[in-house]
Amino acid sequence: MANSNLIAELQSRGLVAQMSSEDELMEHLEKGSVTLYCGFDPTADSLHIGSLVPLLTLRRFQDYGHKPLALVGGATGLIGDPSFKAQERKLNDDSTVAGWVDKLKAQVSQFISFDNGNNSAEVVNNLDWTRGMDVLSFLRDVGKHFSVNSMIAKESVKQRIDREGSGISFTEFTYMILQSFDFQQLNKSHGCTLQIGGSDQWGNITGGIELSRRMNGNQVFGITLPLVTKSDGTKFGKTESGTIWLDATKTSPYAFYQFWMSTADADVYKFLRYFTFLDVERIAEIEEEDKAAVGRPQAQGVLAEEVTRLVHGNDAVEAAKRITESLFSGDISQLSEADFEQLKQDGLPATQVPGDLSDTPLTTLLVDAGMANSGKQIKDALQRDAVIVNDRACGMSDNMSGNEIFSTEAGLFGKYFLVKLGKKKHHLFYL
RNA sequence: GGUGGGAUUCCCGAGUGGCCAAAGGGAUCGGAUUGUAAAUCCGACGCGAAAGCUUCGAUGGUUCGAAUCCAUCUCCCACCA
Repeated sequence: MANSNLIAELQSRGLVAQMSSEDELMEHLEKGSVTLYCGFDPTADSLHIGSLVPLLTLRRFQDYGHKPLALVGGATGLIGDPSFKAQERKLNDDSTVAGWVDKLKAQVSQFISFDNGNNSAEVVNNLDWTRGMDVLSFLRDVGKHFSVNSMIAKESVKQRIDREGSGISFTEFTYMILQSFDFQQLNKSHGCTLQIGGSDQWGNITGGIELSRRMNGNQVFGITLPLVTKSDGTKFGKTESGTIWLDATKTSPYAFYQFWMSTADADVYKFLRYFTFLDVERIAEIEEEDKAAVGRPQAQGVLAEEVTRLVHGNDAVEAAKRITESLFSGDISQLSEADFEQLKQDGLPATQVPGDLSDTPLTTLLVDAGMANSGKQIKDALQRDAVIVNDRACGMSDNMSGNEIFSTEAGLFGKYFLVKLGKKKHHLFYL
């Protein structure tokens, strides 16, 4: 069951950034099922793909027989983690955070199994053990174990302390103590001996290791996962249309699938190792095949399919693939009336054409539908023949002729208009 | 409590009376090239199809004219206590 191959596997996937007491940890993992935890703070009403790596790693541990605890930060979410953040964050009020906690619990639960014998997962909330604690006990029992000198020295808050024009409040500075306390508590109540987290969490994790040793007399461990970076240096997980969320109502499965489809070649094999459960050998094979082949690699398709399946399930993958195929195959005349209906169902963004367009320029219409942020962008596209309605390029001269373009006669099957803006943005209009 | 510094368009950051819708960089979007990739080049990037309209923490004021000067306020930061 439990064995050290897990660490070997994680390492071969590039998933280990740092480990505490490496040899002892290996030994510890070999002895049997270990209880480990990873925390997720409610900073929004959904997790985004940044949390995917730790989430999937919990699952990897569970697959090797260990028991994962997903900690939702009902308490820490009220404080805000300052680690490597350039600025103090504004506090969210507690009813908001409480609402987010519930959503995160549900999301987190998709990835780990709660019906797995004695290594079934559990979801815990750190508000449960911090809520009732009074200030004096906190300061005397917990705070006493922390040296401000060493806290200030942590890399994670360094820029906040050193950098001109920034600062850190006592509230955020205390975050480290709260998270350390979580680890110590879970060690005591659940026998939890390992914490995993992003590499930005190293300082907070080591704090917890210290505290568990001092308060519980137990040796516990930490592993951090690499920060996901892109080869071009831009931030992973964000596009102009915003963050890629795990919640299907915030980022549609189709958009989610597309996000992974446009992964750069330079990143895609790394991402396959991070974000999928495919064997490293299989991933290496894919890479070899792509290298040998001419043209577009298959890796992005595999990645998109695997990750979308993990997050949104099989049906969503099928739907996303259907849409992708019809839109990017280049031949929309192949689509049947039922296909259009299906596209709508599958989550291709769709808008009903308003009754009279004589006063509505295309710019306004497309901006209202959410295809661009301003009319200027549409104007730019129109001038470059980059707005395609049912395979017909529209120019600036068509701007005011919405009524003709979106007429019953012009529509496919009398009512559908597939509008393409640029190479990648598609939107379905219907009468 | 004291002293000093700051708040500029998505982000960073110039601008200290007219030439400012506001330099530069980043991000983003569109085009060419391509493979729904990267790199490169071109274009856009407050709102508006346009005429035009609205901005530089807030409110008032000085001025023919203010992001720039004055007053008050709000928030932030540093140092000292």
